[in-house]
Amino acid sequence: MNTLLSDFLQKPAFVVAPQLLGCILEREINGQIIRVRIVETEAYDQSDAASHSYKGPTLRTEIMFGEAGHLYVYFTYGMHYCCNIVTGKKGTGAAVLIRAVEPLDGLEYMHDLRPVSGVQVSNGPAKLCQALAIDKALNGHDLTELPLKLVIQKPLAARLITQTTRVGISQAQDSLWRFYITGNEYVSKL
DNA sequence: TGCCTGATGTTCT
DNA sequence: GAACATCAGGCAC
Repeated sequence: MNTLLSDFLQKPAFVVAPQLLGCILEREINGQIIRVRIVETEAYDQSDAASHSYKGPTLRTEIMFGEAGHLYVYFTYGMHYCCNIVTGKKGTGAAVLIRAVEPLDGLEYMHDLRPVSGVQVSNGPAKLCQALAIDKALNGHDLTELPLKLVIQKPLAARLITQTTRVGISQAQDSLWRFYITGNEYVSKL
């Protein structure tokens, strides 16, 4: 594990989540590189009734309790994948859900995987997984290496970040743990 | 434009 | 057997 990335991610999820805004994800598929910028995140940890890790580690969630900097991919609603970046110290069960990304390079490959127009290609957690071909095969993947690599960028100014309650969940709805880049068109409107 | 619902698989109780 | 961190399409307004 890259020390810089490890240091960056070994903080609580609600600290890492806003700092991941603006960071780059590089996805390699069949030798082609797709680059996207993270524009919306949500923090989850074990104290959080909405988190998969709330009830302690299980076969499915053990990745969340592992080392920071790995990818936790889960399948939901019978047809969708969502991806999280594991954060915090080992055993804390914390992760940051990637809710939306903005394409930078390789948009044509994303369209091959998800043939829709405009921001629809990646303005939702399950959408971006489809557009980047992220599925269970990448569960537990180390984000310092291709085919999926996290590239840290300088933190954005606080004034560019909006902090709100989370969406699409039924528990702990009043925690202000959702973060997005103010005004970015790829942020999900839900 | 906005609400409602069906499609689906994995996990946990 | 029910819940689920969703999405897209259909329908009413």
